[in-house]
Amino acid sequence: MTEVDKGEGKIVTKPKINTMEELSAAIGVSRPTLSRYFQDPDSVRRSTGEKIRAALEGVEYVPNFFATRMNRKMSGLIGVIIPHLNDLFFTSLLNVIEIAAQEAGFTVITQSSHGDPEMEARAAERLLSMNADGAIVGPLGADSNVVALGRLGANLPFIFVDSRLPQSLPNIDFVGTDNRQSIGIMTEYLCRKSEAPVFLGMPRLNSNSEEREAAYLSAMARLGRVPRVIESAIKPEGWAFEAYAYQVMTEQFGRGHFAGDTLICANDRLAIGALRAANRHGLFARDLEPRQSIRIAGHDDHPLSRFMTPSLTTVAQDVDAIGRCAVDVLVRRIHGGAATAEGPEIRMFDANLRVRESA
Amino acid sequence: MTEVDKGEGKIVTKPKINTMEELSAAIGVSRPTLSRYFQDPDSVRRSTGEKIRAALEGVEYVPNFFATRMNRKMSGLIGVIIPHLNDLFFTSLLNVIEIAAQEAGFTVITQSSHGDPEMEARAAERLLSMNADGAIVGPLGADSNVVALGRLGANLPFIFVDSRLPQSLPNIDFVGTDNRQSIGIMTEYLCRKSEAPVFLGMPRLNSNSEEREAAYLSAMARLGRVPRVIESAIKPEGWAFEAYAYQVMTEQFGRGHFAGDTLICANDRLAIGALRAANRHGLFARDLEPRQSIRIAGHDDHPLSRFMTPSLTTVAQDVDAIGRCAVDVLVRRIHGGAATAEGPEIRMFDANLRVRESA
DNA sequence: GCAAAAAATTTACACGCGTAAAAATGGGAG
DNA sequence: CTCCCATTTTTACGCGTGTAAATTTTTTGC
Repeated sequence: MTEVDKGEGKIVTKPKINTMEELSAAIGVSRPTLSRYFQDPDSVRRSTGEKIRAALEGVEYVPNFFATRMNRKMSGLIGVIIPHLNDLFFTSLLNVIEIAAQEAGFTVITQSSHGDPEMEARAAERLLSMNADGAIVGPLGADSNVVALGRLGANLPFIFVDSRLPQSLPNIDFVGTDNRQSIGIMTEYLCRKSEAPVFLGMPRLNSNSEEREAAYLSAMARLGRVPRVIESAIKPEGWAFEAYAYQVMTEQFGRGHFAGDTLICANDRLAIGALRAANRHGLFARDLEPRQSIRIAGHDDHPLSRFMTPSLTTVAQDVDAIGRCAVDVLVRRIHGGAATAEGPEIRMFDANLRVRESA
Repeated sequence: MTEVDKGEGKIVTKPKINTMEELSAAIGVSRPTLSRYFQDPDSVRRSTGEKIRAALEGVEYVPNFFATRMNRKMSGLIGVIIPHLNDLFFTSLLNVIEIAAQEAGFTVITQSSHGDPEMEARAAERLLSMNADGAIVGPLGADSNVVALGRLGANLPFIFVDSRLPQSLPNIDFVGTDNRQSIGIMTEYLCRKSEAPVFLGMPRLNSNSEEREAAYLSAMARLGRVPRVIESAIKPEGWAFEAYAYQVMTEQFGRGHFAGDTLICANDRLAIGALRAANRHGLFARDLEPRQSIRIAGHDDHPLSRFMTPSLTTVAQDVDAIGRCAVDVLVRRIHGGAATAEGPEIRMFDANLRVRESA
C-alpha cells in the first residue's frame, strides 16, 4: 500500500498488486487478455479495454520489466553507448535520441564508456545480454575494443553515430556530420576574413579527428593556401579537451606565435581552452590592432559556445537531425533486416556556420 | 559465430552459446554450479572455477540479463534519476556514482527526467518494475511528481542527491552540499572584498534554490550588510540557466545597475550567463576603475568555469564525496534495512572556495 | 586408508509473463 | 430468437536462470 497526501488533505491508498495473475483475479479479466492489453491497449475489445483501464486507476501495478522482455521476440530496447558523459555534445545527442526512440516505441538503455575501452566492451556485452533490439554507438575511436563491437554487430543491428571505425568495422551504418562540408565552410569563411587559418586537432584519434584534419588540408589546398597543423609534445589526459588545448596554445603563445593569426579547432571544447589561453595572453584585447589580435573558431556549436567571451564562431552540427536519423536508420534495420548487400548506410548532415565574435 | 580479424591476420571464431544449459553440456559442469560460479566465482571449488574459466575463454556466452535478475532476491541494480542530462554538474555526479556503484558490485540504470515531471514519474516506475535494489534521485524540485516518488520510496530504499523535497518527502535520506556553508564562505569572502553582494537565484524552485537564497540572507544579516535579491519578470525556459541569467542581467545592466557591484549567483550556469552579459556591457574591461567594474561569483565549480573569461570565482561542491557517499548510504540502506526510527540520514558536505578572476 | 566434511550433481520447482491452441462466451445482424 | 464471428477464457508450455533439497562425488584431516 502506498499512502500519499495529495495536497487536498486526502490520503490516497491504492492496494498494491504484484503480478498479472493477481490483477487478473482482482478485476475479473483473464491474464492472457491483460497481457495483450499491456502490449497494445487496442488489441482488446473496446469495452474490455475500458474495464481494465478503470480498474487500473484504483490499483498500483506495473508489469515486471524483466518478465515482459524475456519471452518476447523483440525486447523493445535500444542501447546507446556514448564515449563520455561529461561532454555536452554527447548529452545533447543523447537527449534527442532518447526522445526519438521513445516516440518510436522503444526504451533506451544508456551506457557511458567513461573513456575506457573495457567499459565500452562491457556495455556492448550488457546490451547483448539484454536482448536489445539494436544499438547506437558513439565509439571511443582508435581505443575502441573492435572485438567487442564486432561481436555486438554480429548479434544485433547497430549503427555508429558521431564517429565511426571505417578501417576495422567498415560495414556498420553511420549517422553524423559531413566533416568535409563543415570544416570546408569554416575554412572558406576564415580564409575570406584573413590569411591562412592554422588547425588544432583532437588528441585522441577517431574518425572525426582524422576527417576534420583531412578536410582542413583539402580545403586549404582548394583555396590555394598553405596549411599548418599545430603539433605539440603535450600529452592529453583522457578527454580533457579544454585543458589540453589550453596547454598547447599557452605554449604556442609563449613562443610568440599567433599574433594576428587565425586558429581553427577540431571542436568547441578545444576552442574553449584555446580561447582561455588567448584571453590570458591578451590576444583578444579591445585595443589590439587586427594584425596583433587572434581569431579562433570551433566546431560543433557546443551549448556554451555563445556564452564565451568573445562568443565563439563555430559550425553547428545538426544534433537534432543526427539523433533522429540515427533512431530512424536503426529502427529500419531492426524491422527491415540487414540489407548489407549494397553496403552500409552512411548518412552525413551538413553543418551551419555560426559567425560570432571570436572569428 | 563471430569472426573478427584481430589485426595479426588471424580469424578468431568462437562458437556461440546461448543458454547456461548448453554451456553446462559443453564443458561438463552442472548448470547450478555454473549459476553459482557466475554470481560469485569464488563460491565454487578452485579447480572447478579454473575449468570453467578456461572453457569460457574459447566460447562466446553472456548470461541473460533478464533471466539472471528475475528470480533473485536482489537484482544488483541501482537506479539513478537525474533531472537533466545537459548539465555538467549532474553528469559529473553521475560519473562518480556509476564508478562507485560498480565498485560496490551494483549495475547502474540511468534515467534522465528531461526536466519533465511525467518522465521523472515514469523513470521511477521503471525502476520499480526492474526490481532495482535501490535508487538515487536528483529530483526536479517543486515540479516533481510527489506521488510517483512516494510510491518509489514505499517500495525500495531510495535517497535524494543534490536537492531534496523536505516538505513533501521529509523522511528520505539526503546527500548533498551544505548550502549554508558554501554560500556562507562565498558571501563572507565577497563582503571582505567589497560592499554588499547581490543575489541572483535559480528560477525553478528546488531545495537548493531556497536554501541558497536563505543562506545568503542569513550570511548577510550575520555580517551586518543589507541583502538584495534580484527579481525579474523574465520567465525561464526550462533549465536554460545561462540564457535566463543572461537575459536578466542584460536587463539589469540596461538600467544602469551594477557598476561597481558584486553579484553572487546560485550556480555556475547562471554565473556563466551573467558573465557573458557583463562582458557585453564592458563591465569587465581592463581599463575600468574598480568602482565601475563588476564582480561575479558562482556556485558548483562547473567544469568549464575555470575557462571562462574572466575565470569564474566559485565554490566547489565536493562532487566526488557526494557521489561516493550517496552510493554508500544507499548500499547501507539496501543491506541494513530502513532504520527510519531515528529519522532520515542527512549528509551534507562542505564546499571549497575557488578564488579566480571574476570576483 | 578411513571417516567426516566439503563440494558437486541431480532433480525439481519457481520467477512473471509471452504465446499458442482449443474451448467457451459474447455481441450484433437478420 | 437464432446463427455466426469476434473476443475472451482455459489450458498449457516456454523463456533462461535462481534456488532448494536430496544424493553423490570429491577432498581433507588424521
